[in-house]
Amino acid sequence: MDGGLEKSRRITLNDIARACGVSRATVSLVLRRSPLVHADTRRRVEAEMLRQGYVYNRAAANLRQRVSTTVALVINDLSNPFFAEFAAGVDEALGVKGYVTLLGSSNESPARQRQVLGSLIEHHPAGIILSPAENSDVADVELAIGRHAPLLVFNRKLTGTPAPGFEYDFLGLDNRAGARAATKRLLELGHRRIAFYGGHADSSSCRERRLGYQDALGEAGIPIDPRSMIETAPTRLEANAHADALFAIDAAPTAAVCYNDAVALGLMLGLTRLGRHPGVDFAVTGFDDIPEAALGVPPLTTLSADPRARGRQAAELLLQRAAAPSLLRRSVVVPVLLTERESTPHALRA
Amino acid sequence: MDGGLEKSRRITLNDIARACGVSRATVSLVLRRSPLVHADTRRRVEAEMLRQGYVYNRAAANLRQRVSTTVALVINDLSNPFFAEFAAGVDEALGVKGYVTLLGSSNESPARQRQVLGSLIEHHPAGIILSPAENSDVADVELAIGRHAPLLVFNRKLTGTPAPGFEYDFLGLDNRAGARAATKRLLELGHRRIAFYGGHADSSSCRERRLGYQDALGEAGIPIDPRSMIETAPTRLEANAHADALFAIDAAPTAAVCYNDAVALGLMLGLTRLGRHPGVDFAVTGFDDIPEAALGVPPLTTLSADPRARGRQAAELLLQRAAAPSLLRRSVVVPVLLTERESTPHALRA
DNA sequence: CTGAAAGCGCTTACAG
DNA sequence: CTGAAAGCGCTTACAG
Repeated sequence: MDGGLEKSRRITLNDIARACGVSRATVSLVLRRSPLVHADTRRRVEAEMLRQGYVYNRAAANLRQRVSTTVALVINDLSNPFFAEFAAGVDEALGVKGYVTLLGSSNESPARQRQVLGSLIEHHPAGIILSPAENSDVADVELAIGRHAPLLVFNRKLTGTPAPGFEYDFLGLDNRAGARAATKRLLELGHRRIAFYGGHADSSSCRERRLGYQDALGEAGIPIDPRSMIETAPTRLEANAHADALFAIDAAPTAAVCYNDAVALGLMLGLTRLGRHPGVDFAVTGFDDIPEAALGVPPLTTLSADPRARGRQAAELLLQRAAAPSLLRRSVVVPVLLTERESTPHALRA
Repeated sequence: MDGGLEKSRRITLNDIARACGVSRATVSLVLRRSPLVHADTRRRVEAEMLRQGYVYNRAAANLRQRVSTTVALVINDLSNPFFAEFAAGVDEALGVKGYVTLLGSSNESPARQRQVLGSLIEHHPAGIILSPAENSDVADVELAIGRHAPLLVFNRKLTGTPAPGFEYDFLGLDNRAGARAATKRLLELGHRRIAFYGGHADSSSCRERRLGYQDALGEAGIPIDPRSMIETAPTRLEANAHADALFAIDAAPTAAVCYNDAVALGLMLGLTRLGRHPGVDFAVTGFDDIPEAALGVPPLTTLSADPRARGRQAAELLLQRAAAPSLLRRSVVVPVLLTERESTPHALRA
């Protein structure tokens, strides 16, 4: 008794063909819904497949056809809801098109990312969607995946210069415009001392968001104090821990544009700990609009990127590329929308 | 110019063999690190593989060897951090053992789950890890996957009775003991009117948690008022919306054991909206210990299940099963730990 | 409308 | 230590 697992013998096309007294080719045609097969034969074959519990072996078919029905998806941080939603969107859109997602998670480690890519590429996916670990070098990625499958990079640029001929598509958020919009709104609300809080300054998204922040301040004629840009790891925990850095500045800020929602939520806790009242005497904005943003205390003003939709978009871009490898590579930058909630009060009289 | 994608011709073992003047078999032995191959030959072959950018085709190898190096992972709700962490843990442990994760997400839809399972099974995974959508029927699952791959079900039982011979392993949390521990603790803190809040009463995990809650009340000699068990969808939003149901009861409760953290966080918001102060004049407990639990306002007393560790555990259980299909099926129930935080104050004098 | 044969990229006995 | 041959489960011309 093997507990219901028929490890020993798998049912193949041959078994069905033999049982029906037809050739393998005929069974194959039935599977592929070819109109060439006589209706009676088709019915007999289909009944037999059901009876024997036949399961199509797509790997074998793909090998013969020299095609692939898988796409590799490598995610830097599944525990961040932004990326988890993105992954769900990718999987959803791929499923609709008959593709299966090969998942890999790098946990923000470039070494693990290399390893994961190397392992996934051996399954010869039709393409790769990579949400890169921080500081992923383009040469590293090329070494891991070669040039066999089209690559779509999400969210963060790869560092370094690609070797000639190594190309990839990019899907990202309009970080600069988003941060600029948030900062402008704070200015409209009367804030004049506004900090940029959190994120690693050397990550491409943080750099871009800082630029947007500076754009808005510049346009308002407010000089930029480099000390008002505070670096933290982009996590709730770190953002919480470093909140006091905001008040080490001579004239303390009344508002902070945060690198992302995780940082903003962490900062709000830190502010509360320090006796401040975010949403009352201090304004905070985030980035991403993760589900918790709307439900925080106070609800967080943030920039919506709809990660699930971005996932679907990434899947579609990649499949388009796989179908037309010679077309020019694209860099798609998605606008983000300012969603105002209670975390951004008017500036108070000092 | 094809943009660096060599869609046309893939490098195979044959190309390497020809270039080195050896047979395919020899190259294959080099790949598999056989000591039979002369060191010089090995070096020549390895150099040639690097030069031509050879990528091993694991699907072809698996086909020939009649083995599988993939595992299917089907998740009901990736946007819930509990399941996202679980998925990350599964992927991590599988990666270590050289397996690749085939991802599928059902978004809590049994229909989509059927479809996803049907598609994944065609890739002949070595096994399937299923975190089922609510109300997944065991017969449905069997229909989709047959009996070809071992199945590990996580977190929720399947509904219905399995057909004779259809068996699966189960990994779940000790829901009953967990809810009992939380309720007991509230009793120790002096609470006497305690509600059970949230969740769908017909889900196995909710049923079990309600039983644990009733166990504790029963042991304390407190009669159970069925109206003190309030049903909501297990989401933050719904939990928030129905908070007032707690105060429709004659003698309003001073504490609520919540179905899970999402519900508890939602309820705390709802309480605040109603002018209550969770953590001060009302006690709330959760279940899961998602990252937000510790960072909520107030931080949430909850039951820790360490979903990432559960993911690793699920992967290991499944691979054990795949190696020993005939062993008796197992049902592993993991204890959960009460983690006390500020959301559970002593009962106040009414 | 159906069948015999070749082949996808690999591995595995079996010779030598 | 290396090669020729067969075969994993499928599909695809090509006959008939």
